[in-house]
This record gives sequence, structure tokens and C-alpha cells, in this order.
Amino acid sequence: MEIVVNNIINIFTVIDGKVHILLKNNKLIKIECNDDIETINKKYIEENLDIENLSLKQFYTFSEKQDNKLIINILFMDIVNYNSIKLADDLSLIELSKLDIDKKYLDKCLETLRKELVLNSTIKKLYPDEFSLPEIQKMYEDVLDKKYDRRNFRKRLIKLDVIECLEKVSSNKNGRPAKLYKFKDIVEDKCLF
Amino acid sequence: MEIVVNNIINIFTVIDGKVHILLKNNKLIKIECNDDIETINKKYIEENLDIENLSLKQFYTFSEKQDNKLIINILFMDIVNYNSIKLADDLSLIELSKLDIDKKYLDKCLETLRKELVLNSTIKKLYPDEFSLPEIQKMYEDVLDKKYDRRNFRKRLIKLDVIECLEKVSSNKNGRPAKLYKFKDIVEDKCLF
DNA sequence: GCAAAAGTGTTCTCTCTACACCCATGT
DNA sequence: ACATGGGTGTAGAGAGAACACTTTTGC
Repeated sequence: MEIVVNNIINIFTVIDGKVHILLKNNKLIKIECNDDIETINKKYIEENLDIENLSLKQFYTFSEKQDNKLIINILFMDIVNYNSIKLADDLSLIELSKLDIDKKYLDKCLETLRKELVLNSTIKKLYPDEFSLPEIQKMYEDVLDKKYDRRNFRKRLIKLDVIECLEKVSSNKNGRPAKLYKFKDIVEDKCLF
Repeated sequence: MEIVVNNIINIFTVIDGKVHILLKNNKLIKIECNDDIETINKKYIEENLDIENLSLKQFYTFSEKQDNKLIINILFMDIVNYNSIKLADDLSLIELSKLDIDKKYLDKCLETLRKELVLNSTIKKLYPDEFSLPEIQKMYEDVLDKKYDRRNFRKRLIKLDVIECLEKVSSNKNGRPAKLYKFKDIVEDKCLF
């Protein structure tokens, strides 16, 4: 039987508290794999995606049969800051919850995101510069589907010693501006939630 | 390029506090995959491994190039009770730490084991009947490479409401016999550590 | 001055840790 | 009786949850 191996690259970012995924021609980024899987990915990223410091992580392999072919889809992901993505003509970002793909793929993505986003190193990639606490709190509440108390949320991050306060505030359209913070340089990775 | 896809099946058990892995002809169990990966596994288990209720979980996919062939190795695992393995002539168990395989494979196995063994449902599969607390404490200390206080270890499991005490004791060669427990029927899965 | 959103501190509860002595068995 | 390993309880520290009022901004 003919065998086709694809690498599927899921690049996630967060816009306005909602997880988005990068598409190419309105489809998942799929690369036919005819070499070692890491080599193929590295080459593709260099030639096609203008994103700095991308570090793909493999998270699942699906198989399907189609027209007497065996198709192996190896899923990879990374999470990056919105500004580090240069949107070429054929690239677009879509809210993950609005993406029309097989539920088993989507569920695996969400499961993986939930594991990744609680890590210090991941959240620093997502917010490499300044951010406000309400901003990342909203993101967590959306992705993890939980509610947090504002004060306890803040205390948690401060006690973990992972953020430092900047002398700046955000400009909100409504209400009091939020203080801006940045993540400290990571010494060891910590689980935030 | 020619592509070969293999499923590699890692079946773990614990003997005397140490993790062991099932080998076939002293090698990892490898199946050439020419159909949907779950279908292949199901068929192989039925025909070759006389183990009840095996429920394989995929955990990683490696690739390698060999003689101008692309080899895709998809790794699966399950954890079972020692007594549920019927050792046919070509099957054997070896202590995981003494297995001579590529370090990246071994590290992935250990990482996966550490995630699995803290779950209620997994540990119940390993100890479906009676067990003593010192027995599983030793296993945890070995796999997680940590030490636990005897009293706190016991209190933790009791407070989690996952074990019940039997009116029996173990027969140790040294020292006082340990009380025997069994896991309660699982309602929801809990993380033990 | 009103609505909207953000900042802050305290108390209470619960969990985790550390720790010492006694008990049941085999030899 | 002694060596070995298992069982038990308590006190103190630390983490997490609940909670209300004040502050800053835009309109």
C-alpha cells in the first residue's frame, strides 16, 4: 500500500484573549514528508514562514486510509506572539474555536494548548514584552475554561517570582488603565496554574 | 523515497517496585504498519499478546533514515499488572533501566510513565487487587526519583478517598507485616502526586 | 458624576511537612 | 531480645480561597 507521511504545523497565538491558529490558503499547514521529520520542518520554516525562534513540538500522530493510501499525519505545534508573525498573502489567522476541522484534531490541539500554556516559558513566548494582568487572566479563563479571582491571580504570579512591574500603564477604552508587567528572564520553568 | 511505518508497543509492568518492559525475542515489539494504526495494533494484540484489557496509548513518533529509506516509528504504551501477562516462549520482561535502547526512546518512555503513573486509573491497572502502601510507595520513589514520608504518603491516599483497607496483611520476610488495601472503583480519575 | 475596569489587604481554612514513638513479625 | 520494617498522631508553616472597598480613567 502506498504510504504518505505529512507534517501538520499548528502555530498558535493569542489575540485579544482568544487563541488563533495560522492557516495557509485557509487550510492547516501540511507538508509532505520525504525526509527525517525534524529536517523537513526546519527546512520548511526557513523557506516559508518568516517567524523568529520557532520551536516546534510534536504532539500526536493520526492515521487515515484514503483511496487505498495510508496517510500518516504527524502534528506539531508552537505558540508565538502575534507580532512575530508576518502575514504573507497566503497566510491568515483564524480563531481556533471557529476552525472547521475534524473534532479529534481540534480536541488534541486544545488538550496540548492547555498543557503548554500553564508553563512559564510558553507564556513568556506569547507575551515577550509588556502585558497587563487582566489581559493574561482573560486568556487563561478562556483557554482553561475557569474563572479566577483578580487579587488571587495577581498574588499567585507575584509569589512565583516570575513577573516584574514596569512603570507604565495600558490605555483601555473603558475604566482604569492596567499596570504593565513583563516576565523575568527564566531561570527554571514553573507551572503557573 | 521508500517509507516504512512501524508501531512500537511498549508494555510496562512493575515487579518488586521496579518498572519492567515486555520484549519479544529480546527486542522491542515492533509491527510494520500497513493499515490504519489503531486497526493494526488491535489485530496484533489479539493474535499475539494474550493480555486482557490492553488499552494502548500513543505517546510519540520518531523518524530515522536508513539506507535511503524513511522509517517512521510510532510509539505506544500501556501499563498492566504483572499477573495479566502470559509469558510465551518468545516474550520476556526486563528491567527498564537495564534495557539497551536509544536514549531518546528511553527518555520518552520514562517521561510518559511518570505522567501516567500518578493517575488513579493507571495505578489501579497495575494493582487491580490487593497491595500494601509501602509497596506502591517504593514504586513511586523509584519511578519519580523522590522520597516520601511514610505517614504523609498514607494520609494523602486516604484523604483522596481512593483506597480501602482490607482485613488482611502481607507476609514480609522481615519486620511487621503491612496492611493490605485495594483501590476503590473509580468514579473520576484523580492525580495522586 | 457616573459607569467601567483595575488596584489593594485581611482573614480563615485547608493542605503539606516535619517529626518520634510504638507495634508486629522472624530469627 | 533484637533487628527489621510498618503503623499512628500532632503541631507548625505555608498555600489557596473568599471577600469589599477604593482608585483611575472616559464620557
